[in-house]
Amino acid sequence: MNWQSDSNGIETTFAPVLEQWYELHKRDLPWRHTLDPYAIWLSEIILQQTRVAQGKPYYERFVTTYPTVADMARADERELLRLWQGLGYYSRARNLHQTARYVTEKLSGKFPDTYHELLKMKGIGNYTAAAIASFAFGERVPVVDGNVYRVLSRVFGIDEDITTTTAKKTFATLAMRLIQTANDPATYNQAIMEFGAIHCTPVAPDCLLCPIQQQCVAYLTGRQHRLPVKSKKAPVRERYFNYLVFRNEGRLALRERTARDIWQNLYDFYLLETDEPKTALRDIPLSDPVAQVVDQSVPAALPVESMQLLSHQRIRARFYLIDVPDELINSLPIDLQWYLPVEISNLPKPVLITNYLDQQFG
DNA sequence: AACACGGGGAC
DNA sequence: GTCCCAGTGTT
Repeated sequence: MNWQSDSNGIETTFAPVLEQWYELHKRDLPWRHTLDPYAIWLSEIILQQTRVAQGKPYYERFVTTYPTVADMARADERELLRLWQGLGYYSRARNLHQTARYVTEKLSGKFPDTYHELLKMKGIGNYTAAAIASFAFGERVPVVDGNVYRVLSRVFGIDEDITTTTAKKTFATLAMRLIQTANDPATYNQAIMEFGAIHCTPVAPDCLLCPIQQQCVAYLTGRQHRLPVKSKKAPVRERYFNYLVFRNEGRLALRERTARDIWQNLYDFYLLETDEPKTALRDIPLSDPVAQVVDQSVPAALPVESMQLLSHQRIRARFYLIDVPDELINSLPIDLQWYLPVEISNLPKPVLITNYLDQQFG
């Protein structure tokens, strides 16, 4: 079937029907009670690639801690990252801070109020610009997120691979046409995402109670479980992290991660990554300052093993707790610094590190 | 165009 | 185990 022909009239009824469905079924979420572009922006950044249930408590904490964009602009980046800890994709937090400062200092605290101006901000792409522009300012521009790909691919029977550029263009064009018939662009955008999130779900969509069942190409052809089409991702990379946890007088040596890698600007311990799993400290090749220190130090505990699963990596970590004699505490690599437990608790850390600290010392 | 970037929840 | 989430930035 060629969806462009609109042979069953769905193109003109789609938006109003979804808006009607939304008014009946929408969830009560905190960011739906505000028109403040700052709060809406904050919620949209948090919700990027993040489920509502996971993001909601973070949103509450952020709006409480930083009620205005000026409050966030004033914040220490480390404190902001600490609040973000556990949410993942930490570049979102760094971009959040950068944009808060830009809006406060260069735009006199006034958020950009059009799709095209919003798009210029760090961390705001097509989706988020459309979301803020429509929710806060009523601009008639369609959001296209994972929910929208799923709903549109099913209703209109589009089987293009949604990871390709041409497919993205197809969906964007269709979405732009559909929003023209909406009674209210903000309501419609909320509606199509909410519909995808709680009704037209990835597995087990509720087709039997669907308001557009008889207009849905996927349902009518039994293809709802095969749409959207999405080509497979690369297999997860296996990584082996050997952490040397240096301790002295109750303090631990940590360093900020600065490399172009995961967990940028978060803190962890001295790390030796190996291509294969190593089960003993003596099997790990150590370079000089550290090798000296390890030789003259005392293993303080059995190694702790831990695994962290990311979308794209599986990290198998071993932590070697090592007591360092006083005379060697200044011999360690310069990027390592000694922190008291109370200081460590205030540093932003990957979940892998937090879990280890709980296990070893908690 | 392809890839990197977290963590968790649902099945 | 698999999928994928109110995506964006870089190469």
